[in-house]
Amino acid sequence: MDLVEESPYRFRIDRRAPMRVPGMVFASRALLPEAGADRSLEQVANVATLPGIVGASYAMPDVHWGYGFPIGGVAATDVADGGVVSPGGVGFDISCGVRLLAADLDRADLPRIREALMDGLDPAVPRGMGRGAVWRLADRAELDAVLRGGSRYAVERGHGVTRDLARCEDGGAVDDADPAQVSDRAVQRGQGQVGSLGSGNHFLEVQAVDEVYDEPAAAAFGLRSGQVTVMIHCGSRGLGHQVCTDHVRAMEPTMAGHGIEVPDRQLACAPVDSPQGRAYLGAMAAAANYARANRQLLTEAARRVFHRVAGARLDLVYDISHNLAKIETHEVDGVPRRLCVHRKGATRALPPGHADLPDDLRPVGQPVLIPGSMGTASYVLTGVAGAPAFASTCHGAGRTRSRGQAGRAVRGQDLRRDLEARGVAVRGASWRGLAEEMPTAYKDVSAVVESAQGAGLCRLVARLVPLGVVKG
DNA sequence: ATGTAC
Repeated sequence: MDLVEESPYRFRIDRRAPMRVPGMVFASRALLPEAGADRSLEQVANVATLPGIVGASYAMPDVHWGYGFPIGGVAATDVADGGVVSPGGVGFDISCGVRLLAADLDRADLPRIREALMDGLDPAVPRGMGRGAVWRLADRAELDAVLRGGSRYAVERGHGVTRDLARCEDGGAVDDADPAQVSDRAVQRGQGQVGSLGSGNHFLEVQAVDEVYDEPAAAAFGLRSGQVTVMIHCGSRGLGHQVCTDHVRAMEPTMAGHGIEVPDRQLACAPVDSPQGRAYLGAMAAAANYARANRQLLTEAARRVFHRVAGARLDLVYDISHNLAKIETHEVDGVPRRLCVHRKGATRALPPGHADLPDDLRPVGQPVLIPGSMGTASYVLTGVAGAPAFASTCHGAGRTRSRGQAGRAVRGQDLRRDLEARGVAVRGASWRGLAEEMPTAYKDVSAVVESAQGAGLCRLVARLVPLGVVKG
C-alpha cells in the first residue's frame, strides 16, 4: 500500500479506480500498521469505493484489521447522493462504548478499601461468554422498551438518576429504533444479557486520575487529579451480534439490484434511502439502545457496591459509543450535507460550541473516553474545532496480535501475578480470556492518543491509571 | 465482538 506523508501524523492513500475518494491515515510513522502483518490499509482503500462516500476513507491511529472495514475507520456517505450504510462499518458489537464515572473518593482512600471494593464488584458484575445479567426482562414487550428507550428506560425504571441522561450521548437513547427489525433470534440472545460485560476486551475498571493536562476541561467534566474513577467498557452482546449477522445476510442479495459492486463481500451495504438500509438503521438503533441500557445497569451495580463498601457516590462523566453509524449534518466544501457517518472503533468528538452538547459541557467540547489495554493507562480527551474526519478520533489502543497469538504467548495466571505486583487488583472471568488481553498484544495507548492529538483530531484532558480491573 | 461453524 503506497502511503504519501502529507504532514506528521497524516498519510494519504492516493485515489485510484475503483476508489471514489482517497484514503487518509492519521498516525505517527511508528504506529502505521505493518504491511503483511495487517491488511487494514487495504481495507481503508476498499472502503473508499463505497457509493456516496465523501471526503476520504479515514483511519485513526489505532487502526487494525476488522470485518470488511478496518477497526479504527471512519467513512461518511451522502444520503442524497446514493450514499450507503454498511453493517461492517459499524461492527458486530453495535454501540460498544465506554462510560466513565467519578467517585467522591481520593486515591489515598483506596489502599484500605480496595480489596473490599473488588470483592464487592466481583459477584456484582456479570461477565464472560453467555452467563448472567443484572436485569431479568419479563417478556419481549419489556425488551422492546429497552430497544426503544435505552438508558432512558433504565432510569425510568429506577436504575439511575435523571442527571445521568444529560451525560449520555443522545440523552441515553438513539431515536428511530425499530424493534420490528430485530429478529426473534436476536431477541432470544438479548433477553438474558441486559446488565452484563461480555468478554474479550470488555471490562469494569477502578482507576485514579493520574495527570490532568487541561484543568478547565477536566473541571467541567467533573474530574480532578487524584480522584477515583470507574470505567465501564461493554456493548450490545449477542443481540447486537445477531442484528449485524441478520442484516448483512439481508443486504447481500439486494446489492446487484441497487447497482452496487464492492471489492470485498464483507462490505455488504445498501443505500441509506432503501428498504434494506432503513431496516438495518432501525435495528442498529435498537441494538445501540440495548448497549446503552447495558452500561446504565452496570453503573447501578457499581454504585451499589461503592455505596455499601465505601459510602461513596459515583457521578456519570459521560457515556459514548465507538461502534455506530449516525445520520449527521456536516459541511462539505462549504455546503451542509446529510451524511451517514460510520464510526467503527472510532469515537465521536464534538467540538466546543456544538448544539448537541449539554449546556455545562458546550464551552469545552465533548468528553472522549479512550480505554487502554489491560493494566495500562486510559485517557480522557475532548473534541476540537476544525478537525478532519467528521468530528471523530481514536477509540483505544488497537490490537497488534490476534487473540490466538496472545493466548498462546502467556498464561493468564502469570499475567494476573504481574498485574497484582504492579498494584492492579484483578478479578477475571477466565484465565484464557485474561491471557488474550495481554497488553503487549496492543499498541501503546499513550502513543495512540498523542498521534490523535498531533493529527488535530482531539485534545488531551486527563490520564487515568488502573487500580483494579473486573475483566470480562 | 460472538452460544469463537448452522
